[in-house]
Amino acid sequence: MKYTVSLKENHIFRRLYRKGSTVADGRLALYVRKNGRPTNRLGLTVSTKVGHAVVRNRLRRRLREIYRLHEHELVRGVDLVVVARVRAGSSRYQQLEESFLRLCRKLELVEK
RNA sequence: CAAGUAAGCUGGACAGCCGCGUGGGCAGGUCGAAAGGCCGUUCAUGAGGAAAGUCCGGGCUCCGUAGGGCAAGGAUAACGGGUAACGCCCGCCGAAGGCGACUUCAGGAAAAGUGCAACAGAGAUAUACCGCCUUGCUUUUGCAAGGUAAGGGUGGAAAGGCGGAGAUAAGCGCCCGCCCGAUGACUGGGAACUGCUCAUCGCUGUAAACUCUAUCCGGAGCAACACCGUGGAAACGCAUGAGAGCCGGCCCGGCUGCGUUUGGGAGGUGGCUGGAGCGCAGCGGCAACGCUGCGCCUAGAUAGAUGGCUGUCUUAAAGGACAGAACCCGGCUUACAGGCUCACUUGUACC
RNA sequence: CCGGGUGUGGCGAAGCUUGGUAUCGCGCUUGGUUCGGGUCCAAGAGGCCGCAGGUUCAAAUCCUGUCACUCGGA
Repeated sequence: MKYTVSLKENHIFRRLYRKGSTVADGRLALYVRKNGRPTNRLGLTVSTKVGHAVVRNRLRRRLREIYRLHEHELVRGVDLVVVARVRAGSSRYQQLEESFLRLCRKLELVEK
């Protein structure tokens, strides 16, 4: 992921939940805010409610892969947090990809 | 062939493209005074049988402690062995279950003491309600005193059980035969224990109630612990418009009181994986396991690396059951689609 | 990683220490009171005490395992 670093600090997550713009469907929720940097910052949230460790790890990897494959289509200079909901744990890869892209278009994150 | 019992193994394989963690190499690029960092490229390697629950036992680290003992609190509980150790494992004994292979068992002490046993029942660890018998009074009837545990009824449990004779006022292991149980002696066994033996005795249950006996245990945990450590804080020293530090090639200019020590929030580095390790062979042992020889090195992350797409094969099914290392080992418990191997038991048929 | 607590009718709680009969409040049903409703009065239904084993004559209670929820500390 060339233009992206991962988002780790908890206070940035909390700032995003409070001030960022939100869009969601049954599987995922996205929080976005401009960060004034040349690169993006990506945070993933998968809570224990979604499933066991195996389920959560697989979901995190899939979300990271979806972001990696579509990174070049997205705008730069934003903080982006993807929250997985309970139904995402039993969803297939293609369903997750479809949800992610639809939510990104709603937030006008897709450049081309 | 059918039904079953027990032990063990396995938990998809191969290939291509894109991508990730760790370690190594590189005549490469970039930053830097250097050490080195970052990028690139290439090679190797990269989750489990339970990694899970965190129920036991150890290593390791710190705290406490002269060494040790006692008390409190907790754990375990037939016997012998294995092990670094264990509450684990193996063997064996006993009890319960099963036609059997086999399975299950917190399986010490109730004759050291205390407690509890609802309801029912006369009576719950001692007792006389009905009944039986004797004596006295009264003389259709019955009343009082005493003896009796054979019969009745209650209960989970009622003073060993069944049968019999004598004896007795009526009765009773009071006596006899058989059986059951406890203790001691003897036999066999290394021991728990055992029995065609002998003697004595006949004792409710509960210790997953208190308790007693024997053995074991100091406490906390890798977010342990060690090191580096900006800001802020404290102490000491220096300085008070001169000097010092930072930005800058230098002047001008701008900013800041400065240095040392203590302390250890955020962050970083170590701890961090070669170990009671794995495989094969031989020997000892019924076994758990041990000894010897040879060979091998096999994750080490820190918001946490294994994912996406495609093809082929095995298959009933591979878009898969349960499930993700987090300091490391030995066990236990719990979850689990299926597949395979070996041994044994019972039944049926045939030779 | 370490250590606690809770689970009982539809809801909220007691009972567990010291084993034997599961109780209380709200709610629900029926009847009465009222012109009708509420209030009030009377009667009633509804529980394998989270699950599975064990100890015991007998378990919500004691013991073991397990599941879910929840709290605290480093």
